[in-house]
Amino acid sequence: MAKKSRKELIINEAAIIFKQKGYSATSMRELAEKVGIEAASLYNHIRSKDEILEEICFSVAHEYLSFITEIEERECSYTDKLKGLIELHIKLIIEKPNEVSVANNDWKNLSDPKKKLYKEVRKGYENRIANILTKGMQTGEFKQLHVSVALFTLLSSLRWIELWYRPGRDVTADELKHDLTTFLVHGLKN
Amino acid sequence: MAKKSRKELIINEAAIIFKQKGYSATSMRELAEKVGIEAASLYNHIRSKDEILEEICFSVAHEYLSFITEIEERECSYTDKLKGLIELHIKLIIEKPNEVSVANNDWKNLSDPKKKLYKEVRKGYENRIANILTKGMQTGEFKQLHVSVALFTLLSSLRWIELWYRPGRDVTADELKHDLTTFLVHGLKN
DNA sequence: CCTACCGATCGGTAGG
DNA sequence: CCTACCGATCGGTAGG
Repeated sequence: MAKKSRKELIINEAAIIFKQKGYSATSMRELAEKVGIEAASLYNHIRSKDEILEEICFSVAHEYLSFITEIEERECSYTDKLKGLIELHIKLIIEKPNEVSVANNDWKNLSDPKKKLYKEVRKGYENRIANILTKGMQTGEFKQLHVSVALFTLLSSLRWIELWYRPGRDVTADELKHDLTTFLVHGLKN
Repeated sequence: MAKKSRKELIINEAAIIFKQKGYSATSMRELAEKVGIEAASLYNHIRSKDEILEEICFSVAHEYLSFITEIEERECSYTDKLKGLIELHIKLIIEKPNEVSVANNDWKNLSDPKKKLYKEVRKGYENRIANILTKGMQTGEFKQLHVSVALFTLLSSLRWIELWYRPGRDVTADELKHDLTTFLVHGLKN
């Protein structure tokens, strides 16, 4: 966390406001005020409002992608891959709650070459998890369910942790991981 | 479905666009165009853009509330109440996919007396489900988990069906209900 | 339901 | 990084 460029500071601050009120409802003037400069001055560090959203969405996407690669490469049961996936999602939500939230909720506001790309990246991520679930069903580790139902139920549970979970309020991160794993693994396991 | 007032037509159309691009990113001119009139003419039927969002959010909220009351009154196991809840959420998402989506994603854009009220109503709904889960844990029907983890994992799975499920594409409503029930009930049951 | 139009605010630029 | 400002668009109103 040594030095943070002005641009990074702007993006961090933007993620906080975008999470609270959404990308479209946030004005550059409001963002500038939070950063402590005039709106016009923001443009010395970023090219456009769009660019901020892009940086947030794709940096989150890349974090998820690099972790899923690591999970795929592990030599372990599909159940253990599932556990790793749960752990990964909790970790990222705790590390970057604002960015994850914005990527989940506001990617629709990306403009079009980037939006199309984002959807492809996201779809790719989903396919790789679907693959883990399918194989786990084939080996008999998991119940025979429609893959899309298993996939999106799992992903909904994981993606929307950020909407309700606040670390340490009455559930610690470890307790969250434990209970969520119990719930989801027992739901999927044969 | 006999006669639909002009106002209802406007609200239905709004729900479709709000779902696609979000409340803030949708202009009254765009809505007017879809309805087939001039933007100014919308105001003969609705008071403000705000009002449209309010009607959508609270009509959805009231549907959920009336169903949860019915479930509470059933004389059955907590497991069966849980199954009823899953069925209810699927039913509402299939009946009113756009409205449910807008209520889930855009309630943050309500302005403030109404936003506060919405949060209370929503919290009340969550508490009543938490109550079912807590009692089911006490009787030993359900696993001992932190109630908030069980509650929000369940609700995330149910609320965000609308993001991915399209009836009949490759999973029928009955298959969805069956697989989702299997997943969630096995996850929670002792 | 439309024409005409309002003040406010938006994202962003020029020039220093 | 600021002052000054742009054209575009916003939600909404007046008056018919």
